[in-house]
Amino acid sequence: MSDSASLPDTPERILDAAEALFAERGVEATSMRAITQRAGANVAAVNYHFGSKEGLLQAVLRRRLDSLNARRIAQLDAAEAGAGGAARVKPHLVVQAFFAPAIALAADRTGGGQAFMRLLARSSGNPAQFLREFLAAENSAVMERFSAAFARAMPDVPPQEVLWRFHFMLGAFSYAIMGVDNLRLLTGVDVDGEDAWARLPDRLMAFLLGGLRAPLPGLAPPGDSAS
Amino acid sequence: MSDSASLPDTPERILDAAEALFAERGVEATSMRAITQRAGANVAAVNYHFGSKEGLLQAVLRRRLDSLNARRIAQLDAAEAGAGGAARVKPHLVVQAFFAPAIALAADRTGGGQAFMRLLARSSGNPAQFLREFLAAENSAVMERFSAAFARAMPDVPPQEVLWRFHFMLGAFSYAIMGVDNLRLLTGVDVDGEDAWARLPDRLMAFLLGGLRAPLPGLAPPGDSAS
DNA sequence: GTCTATATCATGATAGAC
DNA sequence: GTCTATCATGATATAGAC
Repeated sequence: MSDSASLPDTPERILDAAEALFAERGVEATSMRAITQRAGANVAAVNYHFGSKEGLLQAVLRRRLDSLNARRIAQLDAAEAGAGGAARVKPHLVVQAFFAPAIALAADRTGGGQAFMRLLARSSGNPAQFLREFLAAENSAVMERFSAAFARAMPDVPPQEVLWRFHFMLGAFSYAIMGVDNLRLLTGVDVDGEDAWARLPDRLMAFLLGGLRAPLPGLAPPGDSAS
Repeated sequence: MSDSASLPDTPERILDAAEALFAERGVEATSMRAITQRAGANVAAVNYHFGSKEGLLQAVLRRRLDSLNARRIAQLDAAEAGAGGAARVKPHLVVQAFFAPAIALAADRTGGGQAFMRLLARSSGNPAQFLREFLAAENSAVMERFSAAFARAMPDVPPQEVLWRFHFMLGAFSYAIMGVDNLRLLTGVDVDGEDAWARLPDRLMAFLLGGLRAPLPGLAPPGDSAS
């Protein structure tokens, strides 16, 4: 829409810079000076456009989170339509609908998608109240929708158990995103190289499905009575 | 060892206060003034006993992490002795050796174990270099030992794959620890009540084992043909 | 909308008396 | 070892010129 240069306008440049720095150094360790300097803008611009640092963080998150969640819902819609009824969707497809769009976003190394997903993953553990409330509100629709979908897809597993496993899956996913660098540091071993991101989706999906469909605790190991 | 009162001495009181506040508010959001006030000590006491805020955080982590890791190693030793050779330990026991001591610590609501585990889980994602280096050094022995144990326990799965699954398990575990409050907030549903911590070990272990032993990606589901 | 300059405040750390 | 008082720094946020 701009007629002069190929540069994004100031608010967007600030969002890009903040996204990158928040992901790299953490929110609290990133000063507004560092953000505006990287964005080629002035310190006052943040407050003018976003009100405050908190407002900026919310804007950074909202920019991609809304469309991400929309993609998840759309994929779940498609799965339910294809299965002919919400009650007949296989667990595999529910997992896929929720995590595949996020993994795809995290695999985008150059466009900022990866930075965003790392920031989002870390933000989910951030104890700041305003962030917890923001994320809870932002995600409530998707969480309710998928909680119900998982429960329907696994009628033989108690709903509470399904909810917990959904939560465990979220944790494994978060670590996976931060993990490509992390894993080398933790174990000292260099796990794959450039291929890591290419192989991650299959690896992760296999793990998540294995955990989701594990035998219930306190039952005989390989009965598989829960279909 | 003290003859006067039943109160712990100043360094320990500071460690207790820092542990609780770091876990509750996050490290960056916790000021040394808040810590010393809660500990009933003076602001200068932190620098006197621990050198700096970074030094304090490391001391808080080290206080419990060393013994936790020692318990993990001891339990793995016992499992290998009981199985008659390191190569014959079942995956189930390796998972148990690593995670059971940590879950037990996290279930300790009153003694500070839970606060410590939450802090540790969040610290594993903290991008600060000094923290990453500290944790890498502190955990290197356990990580190498268990990485090898997992690889030996699952000879049919490529070692890299096992490492990734170990990493995924760490993620699920971390979320599980922060999760009892988190889950209610994310889903709006109140999942169990006081029983949550009592049921967590079985729930989590079932999930972890399911993920660890999931069929390899890109192969026929239950073939197990990979040697 | 964008900038310079500045206000206001909280932080981590230290000096030095006791 | 413990305290008071203070320093130097860096933070967010704003006022007001352009």
